[in-house]
Amino acid sequence: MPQAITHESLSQRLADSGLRSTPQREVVYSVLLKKRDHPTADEVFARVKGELPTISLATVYNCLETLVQCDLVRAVNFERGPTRYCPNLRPHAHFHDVQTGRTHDVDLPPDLLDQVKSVLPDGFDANSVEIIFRGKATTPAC
Amino acid sequence: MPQAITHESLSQRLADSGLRSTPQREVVYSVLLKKRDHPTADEVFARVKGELPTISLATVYNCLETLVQCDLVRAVNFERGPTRYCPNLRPHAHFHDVQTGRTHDVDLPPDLLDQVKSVLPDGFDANSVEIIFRGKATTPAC
DNA sequence: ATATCGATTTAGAATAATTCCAATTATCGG
DNA sequence: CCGATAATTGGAATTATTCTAAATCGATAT
Repeated sequence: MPQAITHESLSQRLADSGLRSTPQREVVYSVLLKKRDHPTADEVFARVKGELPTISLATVYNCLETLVQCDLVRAVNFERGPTRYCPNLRPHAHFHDVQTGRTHDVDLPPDLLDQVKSVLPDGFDANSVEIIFRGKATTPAC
Repeated sequence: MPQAITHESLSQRLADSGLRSTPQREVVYSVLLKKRDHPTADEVFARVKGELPTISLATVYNCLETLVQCDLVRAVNFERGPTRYCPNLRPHAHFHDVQTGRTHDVDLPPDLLDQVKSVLPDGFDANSVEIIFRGKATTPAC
């Protein structure tokens, strides 16, 4: 089973970046892994409080930012809504369901991002490509 | 010369949506057409003041929103930065230059968006696809 | 022309998400 | 176990945007 980065490796990743492992970081990350519904910082805050009742919202923001820095989590934005957080590390796009407000991951075929990058004219060197779909999901799936 | 929608057609578009043509809407739109550098609402405000010194920021927001509703302008967001406005109606992606903060339009081959849409699993019906590149533009072009 | 009525503009207050700050507390290496 | 440094905390500050209520405008019917 690839792609599942578990707790042991979190402290490793942190150490690699010269950062410390803390309970707050561990729990924030575990909460993201447990329910992958692209929660906002507020939602993460609420969930983490179950385990760490004294954690502050500022810390949740700090931890999320740290996880993003370590490339364990992606920050996702739709319009100017609150930032959402996604621990899916595979290449994927996001589908934003305008009816429900829910966000779904859409895995991408291995070559698609390169294919898309190939439309860039000379002189443009992209180190990331983001693809966002908007519409409605007819299947009430996951 | 296609794609250039001029003032006459603005009042038409507004009328089509049951909206009125006003000096504020005209000038906001003309400012977007004149300098296509993806300005923020504040920047539009500053530019419009040259012609309409008494316009308010709230009105600029209102006008921009109206133009977006009429499909004459696209609102563009990068992370949680201020919304930027783009009067380019051709299918295009955005390249966000992380060095300069500037945004460049990247026109897309006619079939690319459909091709990208084709990766959606059954049950997902997208009515828009947004593609954002991030990186640096080596050419100091436009 | 003029009164009317809804649409539009306006200034300023309010909101929402996030960041900043200064003080306290925790963690890791020696 | 101690000290240096990093992380956490609560609250204030910031930023972009939206809301609100009043004033003004514009098209239409008279």
